[in-house]
Amino acid sequence: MSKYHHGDVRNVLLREAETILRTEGPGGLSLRRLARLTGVSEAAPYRHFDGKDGILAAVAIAALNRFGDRLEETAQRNLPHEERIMALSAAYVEFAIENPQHFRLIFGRERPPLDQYPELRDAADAVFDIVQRSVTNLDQRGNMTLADAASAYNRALAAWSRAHGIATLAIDGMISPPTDQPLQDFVFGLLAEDLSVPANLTTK
Amino acid sequence: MSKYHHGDVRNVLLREAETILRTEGPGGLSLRRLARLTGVSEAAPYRHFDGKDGILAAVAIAALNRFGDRLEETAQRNLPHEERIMALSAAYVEFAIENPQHFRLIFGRERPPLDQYPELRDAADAVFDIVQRSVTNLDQRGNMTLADAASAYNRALAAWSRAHGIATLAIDGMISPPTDQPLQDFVFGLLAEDLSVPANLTTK
DNA sequence: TAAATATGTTAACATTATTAACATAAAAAA
DNA sequence: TTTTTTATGTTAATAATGTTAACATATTTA
Repeated sequence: MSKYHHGDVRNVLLREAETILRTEGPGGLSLRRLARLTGVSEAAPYRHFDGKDGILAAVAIAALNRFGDRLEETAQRNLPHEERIMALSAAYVEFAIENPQHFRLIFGRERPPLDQYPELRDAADAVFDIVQRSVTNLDQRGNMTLADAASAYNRALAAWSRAHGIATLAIDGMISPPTDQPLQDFVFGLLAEDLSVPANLTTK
Repeated sequence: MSKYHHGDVRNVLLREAETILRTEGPGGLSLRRLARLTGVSEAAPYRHFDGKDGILAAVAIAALNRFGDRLEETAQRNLPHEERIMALSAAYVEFAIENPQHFRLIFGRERPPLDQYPELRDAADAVFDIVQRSVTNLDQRGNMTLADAASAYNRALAAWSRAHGIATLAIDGMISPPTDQPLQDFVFGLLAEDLSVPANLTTK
């Protein structure tokens, strides 16, 4: 029985790449090792992917899709506007903590260049759209003034950056969410904190 | 004139490493290239640093010290408490945007393990202390109840994660601070945004 | 002055990404 | 069915990397 064309090399490579990424991060992901683990020659991956970046892009796309599904699911729950922001933020941080390496791959320096992988850009845009729409939509009542729209956009940016900050610090080991409390509560607590910005410092 | 012991190899290596890091990021920083640029043999760096991680650690320590100085300077300005938080946050984001590669080296996955480089851990602790102290200190009036202290700590975490989120998204190209307005104003605007957390969602 | 240490060097090893040259199975065209 | 093309394998080579060993010389210390 020859080993030619066993038909699933691409998927096996992807699965192995997933495993390595999850356990060791992108540093441990070498193409040759990947090929050996998959039981295939060292040059075989090049028949299925555009080199290392191609594999990373494929993994990143899959991760972005899962991330998007997770957020979308939360966004679809019919929650009042403020609660939806909170729930989305918690889901955002949860995904990051459960998939730190994927989260880093999505946002970090190792991510293949978006302009070389249109599907990657699309997947990224889709996720950011979910964040933006569901934070911006103000309960889907569609009649916003321009000022409303601008402020909604600012709300979206604010919510996003806050969730992202918590997520990033957490997966980089800079802050440790308490284990005796649901992660949601920790996130809510941080988001609820009022830093009392003096009015004269803002230009809104 | 022999080239032995010209006495400054360590510093020259560090300077070259700084340059490469700043322009190309840690990916472009190869030891052999560094040695060639410095005009020294390929094994010479090993006489001055503990391999690649050693050089990265040294660069990270220097960056952390600069970062700390910058924050400390801001913290020392005799500002009212709320304004101090704002100013610190802006300084935090500014440093990240002006030194994206260093910022990433400090916080990211490429940072050498803290437990292998005590000086690196010390430098990191020093910076985080500044953040924490100056956000926590409530105008240096020292008589806090336990509840005050806990809430002050939460404020510190909240402020830190918000600045960090803005910084991270900005250097990863996910958000683009407007160029027609001082960065400070952009940061203040995002921090001032009130996400209106429903009271029943927080456990404080 | 003699020994020890610090700081160089070259050469080698193992690993990596990538490509070229070649081989065969599967699919498409004749 | 036969032939051609394409997809998917392979091995071998190239160039780069981090790291270490073996060796050499300058500097410092005893």
